[in-house]
Amino acid sequence: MFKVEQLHLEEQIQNILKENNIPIPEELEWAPVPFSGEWGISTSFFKVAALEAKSVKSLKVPQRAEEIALLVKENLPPQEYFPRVEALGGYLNLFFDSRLFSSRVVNTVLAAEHFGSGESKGETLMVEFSQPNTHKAFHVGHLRSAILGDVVCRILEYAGYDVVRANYYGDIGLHVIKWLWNYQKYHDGETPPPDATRWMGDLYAEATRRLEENPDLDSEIRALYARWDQQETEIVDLWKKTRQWSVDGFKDLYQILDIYFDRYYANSEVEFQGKELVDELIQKGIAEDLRPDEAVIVRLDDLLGLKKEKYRVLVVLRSDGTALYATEDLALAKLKFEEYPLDRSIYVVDVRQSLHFQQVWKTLEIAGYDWAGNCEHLSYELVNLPGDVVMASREGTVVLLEDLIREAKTRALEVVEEKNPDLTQDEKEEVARAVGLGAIKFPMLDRENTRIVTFDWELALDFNGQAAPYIQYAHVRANSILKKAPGIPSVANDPDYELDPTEMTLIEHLSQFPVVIQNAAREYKPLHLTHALYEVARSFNAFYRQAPVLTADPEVRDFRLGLVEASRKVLAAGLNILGIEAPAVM
RNA sequence: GCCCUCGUAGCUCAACGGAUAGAGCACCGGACUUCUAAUCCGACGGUUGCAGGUUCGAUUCCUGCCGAGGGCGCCA
Repeated sequence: MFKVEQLHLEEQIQNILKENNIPIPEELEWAPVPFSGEWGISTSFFKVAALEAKSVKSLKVPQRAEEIALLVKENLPPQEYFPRVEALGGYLNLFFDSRLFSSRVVNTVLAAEHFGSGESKGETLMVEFSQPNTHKAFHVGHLRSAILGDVVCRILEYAGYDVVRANYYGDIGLHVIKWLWNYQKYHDGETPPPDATRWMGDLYAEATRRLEENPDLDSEIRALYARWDQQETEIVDLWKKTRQWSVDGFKDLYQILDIYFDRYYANSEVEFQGKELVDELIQKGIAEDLRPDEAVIVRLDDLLGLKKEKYRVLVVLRSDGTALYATEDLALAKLKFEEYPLDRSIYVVDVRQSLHFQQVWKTLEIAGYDWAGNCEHLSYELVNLPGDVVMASREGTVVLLEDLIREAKTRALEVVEEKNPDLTQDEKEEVARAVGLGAIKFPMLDRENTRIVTFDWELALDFNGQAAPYIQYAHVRANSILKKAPGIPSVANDPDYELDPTEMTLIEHLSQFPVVIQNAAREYKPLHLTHALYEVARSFNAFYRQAPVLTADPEVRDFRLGLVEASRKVLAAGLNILGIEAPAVM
């Protein structure tokens, strides 16, 4: 926002350094001055002093940095945007003219259609996220990939990338055959109720239980798998029909969560291509075919001539010739680059599969597929239950997504009834939905990707403090002021009064929004955005308490109305990027 | 045995190698006749697991140790 002024400054500073025979750094690094009632930007001269100290041994770096800062300050011509310049402890601090800075920030936000969005980068990124298994339940443990992936997509799009959203669902495997077996034998002809995904999950649990109680039935499962493998019409038709029930159920859930995909890949879809690719690897001498006694393997460390084990051995095909996950992943990676002109292919998959992906991509790289180097694993940790209990359908230790959503809405509705009884029933329901979903999503985003989320009902549904409802509430308050205002300004004049500290803090946080977006996009970390947005909401709430808007003098009121509208826009935009709705009332 | 994460306030978590390590929760004390109190203000709370190293400067980078979790040839 102040790039021009900053560049101009750098030039002037470098000239001063040159005139005094002080080494010039390649570039000056700028950071905001730690806020203490006044904002500004700052740079330091420790690196320059350290450079000098290389030739002059007796030099004390901190002291010399302080001298240089002072020297630069003395020689710097007066600055329009920085009326106060300070040299302190090796830092050069330039403080903004509060009025010019604040009106610049507010006007930039007001004028922008999408404040903080980046210029088009001209790069296409595919993000694969949410890999649910058909014929199984969709529980809270599956939620993290879905929500994290969705929001990373939103951040990347806002930051200026073209994004292709890919879903990869597991539609074949032992679990599916078990389900089909149970269905044929005990539920033939039944169709799913409205809550299809839960029903699919229940039938799967039932199948597992029956097989555990009577292990002799395993032979029936193997026989059924063989019939599927032979592509027997009856089985394939049943498989396709029932698979669709799951896929439709997933789509309903995605819709509730406001998550969409551009491309759905099924692992059965790439099975055949995977086997072809394995043949190719065998012919190229990359894979060793040890069938029928052993599997088809790729000795990665040997191929790379590594002494220490790193990539180890990847099994790419079972000894009986059936496909593994790796078989399919090899083909899928390739298919993605064939279908889209990708600059990067990002996989949002839990951290346990880290080695697996390194192996798959390294294998493809050895096979001569250069794009394999553009595959990235965005790993995340699991969602556990309190007491480090892993969520697993098999163990019955799960919280179903449907249950969580219903509970969240119910609790949110209770709060709405209490806080805002005058709303119509429809409005209350609508608010409860937005708040409930936000409360579910936020904890998945407000955390380092590589850290375990412990799912706790109380914490998940605590609507106070550092959580989505807090940010939504700030948006509601802004909206509420604007509704009562005589009009919403589209331009803010320089404020002709002394700004309240809370206004300044708020403006500071608004101004950082564009930088935050780029940081979050670069590191694939929604965490940066949740934190920054929380700070915007927090400073807005403080401002709201401290500085009256509607009852203020007209000049004060007009500027503050602009600030309120700017805040509302940033809060709404930020929430939208987080996939969280911003209700007008709550 | 090898590899990957992680270790920060009582709890849950932050902090581009920078200035006095910050929030929320919990606890304690204040603030609704005032734009919605799902809010705000204040107090309390720290040897950043331990020991070295690099650096003008380390929670951050490197090495070792301790502790937690995870991954390592036919599961996904």
